[in-house]
Amino acid sequence: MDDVQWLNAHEERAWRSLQFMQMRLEGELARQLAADSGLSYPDYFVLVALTDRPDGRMRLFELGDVLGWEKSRLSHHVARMTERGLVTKEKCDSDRRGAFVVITKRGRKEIEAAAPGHVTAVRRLFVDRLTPSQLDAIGETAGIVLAALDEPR
Amino acid sequence: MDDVQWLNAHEERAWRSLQFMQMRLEGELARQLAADSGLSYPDYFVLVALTDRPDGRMRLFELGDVLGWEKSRLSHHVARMTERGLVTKEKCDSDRRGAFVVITKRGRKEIEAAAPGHVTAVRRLFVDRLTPSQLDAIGETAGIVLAALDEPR
DNA sequence: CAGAGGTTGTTGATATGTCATCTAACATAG
DNA sequence: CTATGTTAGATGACATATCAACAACCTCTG
Repeated sequence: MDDVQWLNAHEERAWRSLQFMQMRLEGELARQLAADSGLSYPDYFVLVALTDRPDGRMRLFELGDVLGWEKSRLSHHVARMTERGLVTKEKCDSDRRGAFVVITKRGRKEIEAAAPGHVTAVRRLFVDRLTPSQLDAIGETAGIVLAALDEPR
Repeated sequence: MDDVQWLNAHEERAWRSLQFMQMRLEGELARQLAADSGLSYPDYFVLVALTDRPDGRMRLFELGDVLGWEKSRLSHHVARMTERGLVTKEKCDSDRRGAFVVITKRGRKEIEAAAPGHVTAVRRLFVDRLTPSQLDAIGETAGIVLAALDEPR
């Protein structure tokens, strides 16, 4: 570990500007979401992940993998969201240790209410600043990295 | 706000995969950093921002802008980092409300110690998965978005 | 200069995230 | 079947982030 392959100028610019962009964007979007809806940014992500599924349900560990969250974070967060009525937990028949998180009617209502403001902000800060081909390049690139993250270590 | 311009398929893919990539990457990198060094991911960012400056100092509000952090978050975080000896605060002569954050010797030492492992992880998870032109595209794109974020609202 | 309004940074209460540890259940080797 | 190791998830103590309120100072206008 002593002869590290440092980043060259291109690599460093790409990585650092991406990180700073992300920090700034997350800050803005989290503030917007909190101001205009009852959802936090993490709440929003959980609900988005659940609505990705046709039945709006997912095993806890899978949700954790998708979001890249520690299991205890997820457990606490889902507990809070359950108290607020945004999701419920259901037992899993095939694995009695396991549980599903399921989005509720109320959860759907809240994310639908939050979505317009959020999407508008995403447009203003990100999407509308870029060309279609830049957006495609981002999508493809992120897809590659995500696939790599899914590989076993 | 009732006729929202929703994202089309390309835009949505780009935005969502970028967000999920970021969440996953941040999770992995934060865990790596915590395991291999005494720094958290936020600590690392603060120190990187400071080492960007030739004199290793920055006004608090400016650091907050660069990172996209609330001022109170920054204030608390800098206070903790000060206690650990990673940075110090110095009064500002030209504006007596103000203060500078300055990286200490110890801070430089810690970030230099943490950097190799971090960079190696960044390579493994991100940089090495992409071609030079993909990286350049990312860098340019992020630069555009960052510039837009700097515009007055 | 007075005063109104904005900016810089801090504080303390509360919300959220992390870490270590735990229980229950599964998987499999013998 | 049973002992060993692994996985799913919950829990409580602690670390970190957010929110609202505040004090001190600047800036500008009259």
